[in-house]
Amino acid sequence: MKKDSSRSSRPNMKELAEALNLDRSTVSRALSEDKSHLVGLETRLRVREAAMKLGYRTDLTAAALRKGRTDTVGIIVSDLENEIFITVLRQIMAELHGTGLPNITPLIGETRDDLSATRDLLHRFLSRRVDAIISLAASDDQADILRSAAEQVPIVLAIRSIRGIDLPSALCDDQAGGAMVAAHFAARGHKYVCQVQGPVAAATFRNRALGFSHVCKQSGLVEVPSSLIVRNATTQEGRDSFASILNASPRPTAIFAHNDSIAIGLVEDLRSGGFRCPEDFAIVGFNNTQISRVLAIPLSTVDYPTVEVGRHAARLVSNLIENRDYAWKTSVFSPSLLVRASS
Amino acid sequence: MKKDSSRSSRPNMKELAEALNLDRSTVSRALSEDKSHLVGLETRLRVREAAMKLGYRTDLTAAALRKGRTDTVGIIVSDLENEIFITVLRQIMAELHGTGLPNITPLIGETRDDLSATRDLLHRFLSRRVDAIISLAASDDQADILRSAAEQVPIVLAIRSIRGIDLPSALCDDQAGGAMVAAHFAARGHKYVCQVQGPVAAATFRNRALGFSHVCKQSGLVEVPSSLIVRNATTQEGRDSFASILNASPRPTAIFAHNDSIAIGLVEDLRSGGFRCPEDFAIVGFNNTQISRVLAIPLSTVDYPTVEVGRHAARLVSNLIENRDYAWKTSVFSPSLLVRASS
DNA sequence: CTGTTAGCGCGTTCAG
DNA sequence: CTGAACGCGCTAACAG
Repeated sequence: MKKDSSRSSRPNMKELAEALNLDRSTVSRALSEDKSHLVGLETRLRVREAAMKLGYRTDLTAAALRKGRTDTVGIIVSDLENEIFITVLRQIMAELHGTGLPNITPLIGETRDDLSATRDLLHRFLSRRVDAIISLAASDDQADILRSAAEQVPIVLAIRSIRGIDLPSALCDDQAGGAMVAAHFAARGHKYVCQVQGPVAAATFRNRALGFSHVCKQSGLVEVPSSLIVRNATTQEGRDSFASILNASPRPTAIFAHNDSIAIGLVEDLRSGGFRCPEDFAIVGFNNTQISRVLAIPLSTVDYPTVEVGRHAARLVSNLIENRDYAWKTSVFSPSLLVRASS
Repeated sequence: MKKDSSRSSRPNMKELAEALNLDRSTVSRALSEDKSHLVGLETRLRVREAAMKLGYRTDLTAAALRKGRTDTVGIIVSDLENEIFITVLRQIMAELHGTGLPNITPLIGETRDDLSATRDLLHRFLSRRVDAIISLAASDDQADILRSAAEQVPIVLAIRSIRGIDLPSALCDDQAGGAMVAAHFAARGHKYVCQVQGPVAAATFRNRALGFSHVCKQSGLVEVPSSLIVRNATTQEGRDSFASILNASPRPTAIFAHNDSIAIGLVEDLRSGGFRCPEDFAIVGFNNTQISRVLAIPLSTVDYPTVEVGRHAARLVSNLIENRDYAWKTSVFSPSLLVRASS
């Protein structure tokens, strides 16, 4: 229809070529990164200058169709409000842009740990022909759909691993993290401790619990109540869970919260109850979120290796996109304990 | 090359058509949403069943090239860690999927309020031929690049407006929000008050300051210190700014923080200094973030109309994509004051 | 209701 | 070093 107006403002490659009295192929080569050496220096400069002046922008959808490569990567997160996902996400993007794939575009989707949302997202990504997928939201129930998707496109896991399928992954040693906290409690002379666990569907929390409990047994610490699991790892549920801890007998003196949100809820609730932290209850969180650093009582926490995890995930993807082999595999990075005022 | 393996697992439309002894066009129509009525019921079902069975997924990059429509929308946010952006973002996506554009895919980019990052992002979006762009990160210095981008693709603004260019927008009445807080302080009998302002580059904060100051003058409230502006609207800077308030003379008894992060920093710092909230200092934030609700001293705050803003932005975009007219224009939605324990 | 034909805008052969 | 020709996978226009 009246496409003329937009056409005049932004030419396509054909029009650019005509304006220069050159063939489209020459223009294409002159503009490309890796094949511009096949074109005369003079014409190359002439083409690039004209492209600049006329505001030419290559149509990446057309280029993708031709190349069989979209220069997009699908990224699946479970919760966009979770700082740890965002931090890793940023690291991934920074690394992708820095290394190898400068103009790759991420397609970001949120699942909220809903299986059918995950399925839809995978379908959308496949239809959009993403070059690879990174999931920061894997859980065991997704094994089937991930397996079938992995037949069509490289898939990399980050943060959360998954049982029943072996995909290249970038992980944190959550078990070691939990262990550090228990060892810290033991060293401080605590006898009765407890942990407020996140949902077990995510491997993350299962492993933190495992590592913590293991060292407790080794060191003679007793967990009371023995099992306290919240449905969502939020501040609200952290607050709510404090009551059960108060009622436990014997009452624990140190609490390992599976993430900082839960820990903050605990601290808030115990303070409103007139208890002191760390005198009455020592508390340690997980993730080293921004807020944990600026609280009135700075929170002891386990520092998550976000940089390493993000970087490795990005490198795995870039390697898979370039070579389609699995030379690089899963890596597990160590967290570290940050002891602050709350423990 | 050895594309056979993947080809056998996922057919393209041509192969699907051959398997059915039909023409590609018929298959295309049968699979489409709006043109399947042009095809016989029997064949339509036959096609859909076969597509399902063979795992056919339409190649949206090819479809986009042909249709001149990518079914993607670029979304620009300044900071992925800011809950308000995420909340509005979710609302936008929910609304887009709910109404009209069911399988649209968002391309999300973060600028961190950096101009050249914004420019790059716009370029990438234009090259990807997004059908529209929504910016939640507009600021005055972007007027030029936004104007020129707006010539190529519909652009909608949300949360932040901008001087020097009139684009359809979905906004919050920040000025009214600031005014409510001042009125609240006046009603509570405060005499000396102050506000901790966010960066002025964003219209958001400018308007909050304006509304607050205006009502202060009307009601005889005195602002001391008269101007206190943080560089980043974070908890850390909220903490840091408390010292200047303490040193002010006369010392204010009520503080309006331009967002909840700043407010939380203030509360934390005054508590560690042995002051009480609200007895010594009343504090009101802005945004009604999750954390504001679960603090030991629940924070008074201004509730942001995220649902309305997100919904309107989505509807503007959908309308612009479908019709390319500007029948719907800017709307400004009212926030509301939530008085909790901190004031 | 279905088939035929013709591109969308690029990148990559293969010649010259 | 450059031009000519082809096709990526799909949908729209036009016939029948």
